[in-house]
Amino acid sequence: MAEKPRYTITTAISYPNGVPHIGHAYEAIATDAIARFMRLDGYDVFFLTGTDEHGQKIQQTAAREGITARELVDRNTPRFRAMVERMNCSNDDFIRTTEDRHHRSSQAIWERMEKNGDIYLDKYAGWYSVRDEAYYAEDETHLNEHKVRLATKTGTPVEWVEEESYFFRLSAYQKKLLDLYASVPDFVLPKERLNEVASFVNGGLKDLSLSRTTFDWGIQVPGNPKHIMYVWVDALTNYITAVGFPDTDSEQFKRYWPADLHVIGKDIVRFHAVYWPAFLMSAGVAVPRRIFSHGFLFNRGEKMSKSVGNVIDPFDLADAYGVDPLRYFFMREVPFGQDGNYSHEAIINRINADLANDLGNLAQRSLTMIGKQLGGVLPKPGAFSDNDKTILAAADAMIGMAREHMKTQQLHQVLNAVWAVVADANRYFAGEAPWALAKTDPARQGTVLYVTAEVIRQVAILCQPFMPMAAVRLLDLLGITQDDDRNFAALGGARRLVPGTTLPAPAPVFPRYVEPDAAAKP
RNA sequence: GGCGGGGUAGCUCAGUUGGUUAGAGCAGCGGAAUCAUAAUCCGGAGGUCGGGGGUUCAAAUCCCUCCCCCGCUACCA
Repeated sequence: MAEKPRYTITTAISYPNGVPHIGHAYEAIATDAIARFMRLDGYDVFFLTGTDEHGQKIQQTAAREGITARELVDRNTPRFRAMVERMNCSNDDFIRTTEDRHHRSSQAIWERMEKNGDIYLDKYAGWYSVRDEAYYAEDETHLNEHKVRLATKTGTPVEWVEEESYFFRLSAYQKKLLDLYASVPDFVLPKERLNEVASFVNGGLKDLSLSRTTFDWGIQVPGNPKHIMYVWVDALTNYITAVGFPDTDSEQFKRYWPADLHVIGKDIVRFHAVYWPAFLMSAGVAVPRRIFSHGFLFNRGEKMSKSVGNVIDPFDLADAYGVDPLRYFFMREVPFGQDGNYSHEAIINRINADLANDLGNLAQRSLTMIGKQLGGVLPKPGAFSDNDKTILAAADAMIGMAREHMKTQQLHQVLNAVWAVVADANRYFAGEAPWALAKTDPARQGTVLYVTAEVIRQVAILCQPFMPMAAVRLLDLLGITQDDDRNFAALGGARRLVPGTTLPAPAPVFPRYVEPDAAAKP
């Protein structure tokens, strides 16, 4: 048997100077759905997530709370880890940038870049915004009414900083980056994002300040411990740390690098699509194959913010709706790559319409009929009618469409394609009216029920990446219990339900959402 | 300011080599059915396709112009 192809996928690492919010959960869920999809489709997947624990903001937050930076991240990071688990993510590793392996790795990539002649020591003076982690030119700032100098673009306070700093020769990578974008047209998706990046690079690149001396919560520059690495060197390097860097000869590194996909938020595209490949090129390490930038989620059209008071805790959402329905909602409702909206109404609408009514009820009504009228034994179908063949063909075609959409991470389209078949199946079921056939043509009834169950089987298999728990329960109800029968190789008509199988007693898999009471709704 | 994307049914959106009565899902309305999680199925309804002008036998689709929203980016006093 040929070795499985590998697939390496990552989320951005979260900055744990606070608690996880819905955006973190969304990214983790989407990435997990892709990871699970690829696993089911026969790939050896390495799925990485984690936390980015260094930097001045962490240090300042800790100081404000009267604890050390170390204490702060040790307190907050477990919450992020728990969130990933609560969302039922199947990550293979959870990296923390404070780990020894990462310090070694970051220092190693630094040394490689330095060896390549891309790092030099110079002096930096300018207005620095801690919150933005960025320097601004004088004319990019202004004084507000309180005589406080702010960055004009972001409105964040800036301070005059004059320090010795290492610089990275980013300017030397303009052409190489443009060549990369030209030769790998899907390097950044959605496409618009790549265009933005390319136009930015096209406009010229300045060398990048790569170290700081004004605080110490970070990774020391090799040979000059006064300097702490620029947080983005540290943060981005996590992706290779986790696959064994700097041990580039290790089996793990050779197998899992370069990454196939970095899933990130649209706010950090530049770091991933410009700085990261430049660092890697400098260090002589292969660049990732794709960056996918997802959008932001808005609560009733409003950006989440503490002052508006609409910050949503992902744990609360999971408690309120269940993890699987929540995952389904975000993956189905929001075109992946675009911004999305969510609200209590929208969530229950999806849960009830798509899950409870369309799929759940179809499964329940057909399986109940098999249970009650056929003694729980999957019937042996007769010759297939044209209607049977049509719906089976639609079910068989799902995996092809799903793969096609997955090539560009169009997760919502995968679900769209599946639910189109669910709708077809409901029409089929109503049209064939097996409850009436019970009296007039039991053999034909058996065929209709068999066909329906077969369609549900394929739907359930394809639902696994999105709703791992519920999909498996549905497969259990269909007597599909072997892992081998649950992966995508069992789709497309390659395998069918085995007539004569005794099924367990059916039970609703997707309950209708009913309002508990007028209590606080997310 | 520049570049790019977008403004289509109550909501979310599809729809450009220009061509018969502009589509889908959800919501809403009417009907059917009663196997099922009061679920399902069928049907009507619902739109000046951002405004204006132009090209054309014919424009949501092409051109001009204006308005509004979003993203990236540059900059001025």
